[in-house]
Amino acid sequence: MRIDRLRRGSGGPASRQAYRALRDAIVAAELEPGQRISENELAERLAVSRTPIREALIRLRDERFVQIVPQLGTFVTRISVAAVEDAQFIRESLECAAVRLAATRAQDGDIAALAGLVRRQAEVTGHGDYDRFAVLDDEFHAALCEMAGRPVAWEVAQRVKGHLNRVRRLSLPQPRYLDEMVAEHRLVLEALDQRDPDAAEATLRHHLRMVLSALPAIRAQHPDYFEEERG
Amino acid sequence: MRIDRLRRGSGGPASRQAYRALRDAIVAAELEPGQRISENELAERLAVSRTPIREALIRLRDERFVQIVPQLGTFVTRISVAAVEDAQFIRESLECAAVRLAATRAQDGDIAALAGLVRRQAEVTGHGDYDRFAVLDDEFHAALCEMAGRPVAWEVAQRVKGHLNRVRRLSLPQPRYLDEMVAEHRLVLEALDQRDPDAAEATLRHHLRMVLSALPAIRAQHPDYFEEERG
DNA sequence: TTCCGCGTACTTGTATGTAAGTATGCAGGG
DNA sequence: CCCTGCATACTTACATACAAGTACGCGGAA
Repeated sequence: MRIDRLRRGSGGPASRQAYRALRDAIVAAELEPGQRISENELAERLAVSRTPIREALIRLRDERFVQIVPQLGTFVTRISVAAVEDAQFIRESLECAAVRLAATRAQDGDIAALAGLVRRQAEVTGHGDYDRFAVLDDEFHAALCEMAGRPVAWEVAQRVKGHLNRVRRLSLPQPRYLDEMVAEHRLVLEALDQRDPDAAEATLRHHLRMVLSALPAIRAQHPDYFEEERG
Repeated sequence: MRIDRLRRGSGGPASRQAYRALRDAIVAAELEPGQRISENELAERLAVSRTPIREALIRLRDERFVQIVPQLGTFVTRISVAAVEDAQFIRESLECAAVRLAATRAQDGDIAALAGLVRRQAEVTGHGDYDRFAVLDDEFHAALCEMAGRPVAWEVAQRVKGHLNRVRRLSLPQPRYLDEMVAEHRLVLEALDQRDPDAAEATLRHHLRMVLSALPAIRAQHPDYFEEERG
């Protein structure tokens, strides 16, 4: 496990730092699905007491990244196909609603800024820089919600997106993957530029559903990371 | 304040009970917007230690019902028009997306169950039993999401609905209000019965927006409960 | 060999103590 | 009268100690 001691005094309260560290570790699958994690061990590793660890775990439980069983233990939740689809539904509903608004409210400056983002995405694509692309991708979707006047849509989407990222991290990045993403961003941008809500929603919805396409393959590859679904 | 001592051992861990008690008190405006609340005082009142109180306050902070300022105090957030509109946006986006699914997946049994709910709503309307109606109203919306196969939509909607309820509690119930609600539920039901996603979405969206109509009047009536919005 | 029972070592939940920082009120000087 | 500075009482953030309950392994009996 690559959880390391926190550098106190740098990034806010210890509980917040612990939350981020744990969330990142879970999404990156450094803490494996199903693994039992101990408050005491985490406290020791991060060089803080159990209190901020507990506060972090409470938030992670509310987001369904861990499951806390009293007097027994805390576990990293296994990936649930239902939970991933739930996350997808929430993100899709919110972002699609936002992009409709964005299409009606877009200013020319907004469109230009968005176009700039897509250009930079195309650049890093050439270098195969996945991490850098992920940042620009987030900025793109955040900008959409900002244009709609509903930044909260991105806040919520980002929260549930952890469950989608957890899947994406397990899938080996395909060479053409980033190019496809950029191309789809361009389609969304084009629809916005034409102030066409229906087209914007349709293209964005198609774009968002790309992520899920790898789900069955990943489940076949890492069956132990997945919850056994009923039915 | 009507916060009372918890009955331990009945409804799960103390932190959960404290969370519910505080959330209910805030939504019911028994804890007034802007009021400072003390961990020590709450701990004393609920007859538990500060630890479960803190855990409850953390959850409430994540839901924007309280604001915690280190070394200064914890405050009940004032009602923010922006926050209410955000909550409305989230609820509307999720439930409208769900009802579209429900319209395509509805079984005859689902429709019948929903019709039964609306009938019971019409009954309690006659007695002016607002609390009982609220329960049936929640059941109606929960059933919609259940039919859509997306119960998570209702879970999230219910979370943010607290911000809407906080407004609704301040508005004196209009005599005709409940009747209108039932009538709109009937329209949604009718659209579902005809398996018409567009009509279902449109009627539900109109229905959900009813709540917000009272917002300006309430703000004029209780200006001190509201955040001063920029702009 | 197999099964039962108990003790130990762990877990989370809760209580309490310590540290650090902010607002407030009062005293004293201008 | 007004302003400044400090002591005090409060707050949250964090650390630590205690309580209650579960899993598991070991020892003994059938």
